[in-house]
Formats: sequence, structure tokens, C-alpha cells
Amino acid sequence: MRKRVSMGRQKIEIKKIENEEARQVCFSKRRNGLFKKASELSTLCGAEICIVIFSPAGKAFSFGHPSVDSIADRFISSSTKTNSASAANHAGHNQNGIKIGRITAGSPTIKELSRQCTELNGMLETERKRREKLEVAIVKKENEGGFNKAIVDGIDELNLSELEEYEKALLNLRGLVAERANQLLLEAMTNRQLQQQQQQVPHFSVPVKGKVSGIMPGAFHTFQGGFGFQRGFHGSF
Amino acid sequence: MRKRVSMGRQKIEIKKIENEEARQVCFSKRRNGLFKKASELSTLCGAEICIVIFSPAGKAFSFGHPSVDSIADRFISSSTKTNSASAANHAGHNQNGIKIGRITAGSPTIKELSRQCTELNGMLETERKRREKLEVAIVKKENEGGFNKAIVDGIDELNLSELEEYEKALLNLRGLVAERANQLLLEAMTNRQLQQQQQQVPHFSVPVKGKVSGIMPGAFHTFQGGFGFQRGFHGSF
DNA sequence: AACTATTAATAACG
DNA sequence: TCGTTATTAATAGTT
Repeated sequence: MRKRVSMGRQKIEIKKIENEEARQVCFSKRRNGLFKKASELSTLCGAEICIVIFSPAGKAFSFGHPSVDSIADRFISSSTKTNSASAANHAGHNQNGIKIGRITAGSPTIKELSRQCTELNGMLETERKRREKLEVAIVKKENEGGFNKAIVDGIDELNLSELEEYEKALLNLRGLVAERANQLLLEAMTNRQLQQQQQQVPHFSVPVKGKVSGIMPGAFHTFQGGFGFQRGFHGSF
Repeated sequence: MRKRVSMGRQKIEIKKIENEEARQVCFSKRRNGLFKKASELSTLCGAEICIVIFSPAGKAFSFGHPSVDSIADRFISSSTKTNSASAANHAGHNQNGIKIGRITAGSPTIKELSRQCTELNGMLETERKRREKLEVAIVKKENEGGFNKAIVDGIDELNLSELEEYEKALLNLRGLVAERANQLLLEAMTNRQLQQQQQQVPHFSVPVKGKVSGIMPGAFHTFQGGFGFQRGFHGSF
């Protein structure tokens, strides 16, 4: 019987976490969770959302789609109008007369442009990090598979009759692969039969390692950027 | 045995919900969920949070602890401080004396900002293309990797899932070979065009798009159809 | 809105 | 911070 490796998630009471380290960890995780949820909500429902968070340490984090500023602007104008009772009336906060940074009269153009620059800078940063990751990955692959590059790239050096030879080789390989697969399957079957008869036979059949799924589409649909926040997301610890 | 009363939660893709009613329901549920998470985060970690959401219909909702106002103010001022390494000072914006939400003296001209945006846009585009390239390259290497491994280690060392990868690699190679062959033939034809006009150009179509069925454990015969090699190339040499 | 079968988030640990 | 696991929490589909 394996020892419990984890107690798993435990139910917690919603009150201030006193342990500082634990609080910090929780903050980090839940902040990410919150941003992810916000991102999903905006995508699923086409809503515009902005979130601003100050950590207990006083650091600011924000999320905004399309951007914090644009939503702040919109929020200001909508809640400035006397009739918008719906706006900003949740949970009793924020009744009226809010001014988020509406400090400067006029110059909305400069502000907007500035905002755009900020956003673009963020996106650029994200792209760069992504590329960085890819480059590392590619170097890694190159080291482990450089030999093979010659094989593939070499194709472009072959003439027609050589290509024909190549084809034959491929067919031959395919035969070997099929043979090997059949062999494995046969072993697996034999093993299963034995197991049915006597339960103690150690299984020597295919030890599936790594990717178990047999159906991986192979394409990259994964989130390369770490977090899947396509939208703006500023701030880091 | 009770009849299934519900399919339960189903996995969904994160993309815009087209059905309007479903979208509205989802918005309502997830908005509440988001606010709850925010509330928990602020309680657990002593963080200050504000959220502003505009529904697709244009209604505004907000959450704030201690209040939207106070956090907005704090956000503005923190991002106004030039020295603040923390808030909103991410990714190197705020150069040029630009402050989010506030125009300082000696602010850059609109022209300058505009130029900056254009430049950033260009850089972003460049980065994206670069990444695109890398992603393609990495996929290619991945395929090669499978092939390479098989050749080096020997097919007999592969298990079923590895054989499946090998199959992919073979398919990929076959595509490359066919491509090369087509290229050569076309070249040859072009050169001979004047001499023999009635000769048809054999075309080696490669159904790369169609997922070749994988190796299906337990069914030997599927193997034969698994690879697209039964007849070599379409239009033999 | 209520109900559940599921998926998703995350607390505890390494 | 990152990864893993066991569990709780959120919620998609339905009534």
C-alpha cells in the first residue's frame, strides 16, 4: 500500500491566513486563478473586465481586457451619468462620483496613445518571452537530434533514382515497424492470457512510458506563454 | 436505479458563446463566481481588489474591497510615481515621462507618441513572425526526432506509443520525399516542355492533412492501413 | 433558481 | 517557484 503522498486539497475557512509564507503562496495562486477566470469570462461572454489588486506587500497587479484604462474610462463616464443606477452598485460600494485618474482635463488623445504604448509594450514583452522559450527548446532538440537533420535535409540533395531508393528504404522500414508492432501486440495478448490463468505472472509487456494517450494531435495548441492570458496582464512579484 | 437527471458539468472550449441566452446565463454565473473569488482573496490574503465588468449588453458591475475608489486612487498614484518599481511600471513603459492616467509637464508630443506606437507595432509584428517560424521549425524537429530515435536505437527498442511517433515521422518523411520528387519532375518537365508536350506530369499527392490512423492495440490488421505506404507513391517511377 | 455529474481550482507537500 | 495529488469548489447542462 503506497504511502499517502498528499493530503490533497483541504477545506479552509475564509479568514486571514496568518502564516506569512502560506499567505504569499495563496495570494500568488489565487491571483492567477482570478485573472484566468476573468480572461475566460471576457472571452466566453464578450465582457470587458478590469481588475486591480494590491498585494499585502503593496505591489500592484492588474488585468484588463481590452485594457485597464479603457474600462476605467468607460466606468467613469457611465457612473458619472446620474441615471446609471446599475453601474457600480454591487455590494454597496462605490455609489457615485468616482473619478479614476480623471485628473487631467482634456488631452484624451495623449492619454489614449500612452495607454496604447503601454499595452503594446506588454504584448511585445510577452512575445519575446515566448520566443525565448522556443529558442531554448529548439536548441535542446538540435542537440539531441542533430544527426537526423542530415537525413531529412539530405532529401533535397537526391535525384530521382535516389529518391526511388529512398522510397524502398522507407517501405522496408515500415515493414520492420509493423513487424515490431505485431510482436508487441502478440506479447501483450499472450501476457493477458497468462494473467487470466494464473495471477502471479509478472507482466513484461509494453511498459507505456511518457505520453500515454495514443491520440495526441501533435499540434501545438498549448499555451506557450506560461499563463494563458491573452489579454493585458501587468505586474509581477 | 434513478434515471440520469443531469449530464453534469461538461468541458467547454474557451471561446465566445454564440447562443445569446446561454451567454447571458454564463455571464451571470461566472461574474458571481469571480466576485466571490475576489472576496475570498481579499479576506484570505489581506489584499485590496477592485473589479469592473461591463457586460456585453453594456451594463457595468463592480466589486471593490475596501472600495473601487480607494483602489483606483492608489493605482493611479502608484503608477504615477516615477521611482515605483512595483505597480504598473511593467515592461519598460513610462519612459518619456508618460504616466498612466496623468499627463505630466513636459509630456511628449502626440507626434512622438504616435511614432512610438507605430514602432512598437512593427516590432510586435516582427516578433510574431519570428515566433511563427520557430514553431514550425520545432514541429519539424519533433517529427525528425521520432525518426532519428528509431534509426539510432533500433526499432526493436520502441514500445507502441513510440512506434506511433515513428509512424508519424515516416509519414512526414514520405511527404518530404514526394515533395522533392514533384519538384524534380516539374523541373524536368519544364526543361523538356518544348520537346514533349503531351507528356503528363505525374503528381505525387500526399494526403498529409488526413490523420493517418494510429496504431490500434489489439487489431493487427489496422496496421496495414495505418501507414499510407501500400503502393508507394501515387504514380510510380 | 435548483439540481448534479463533471470539470476546474487549489491546499498540502516535495 | 514548480510539480504532484487528493480533495473541495465551481459550473455546464438540464429541469
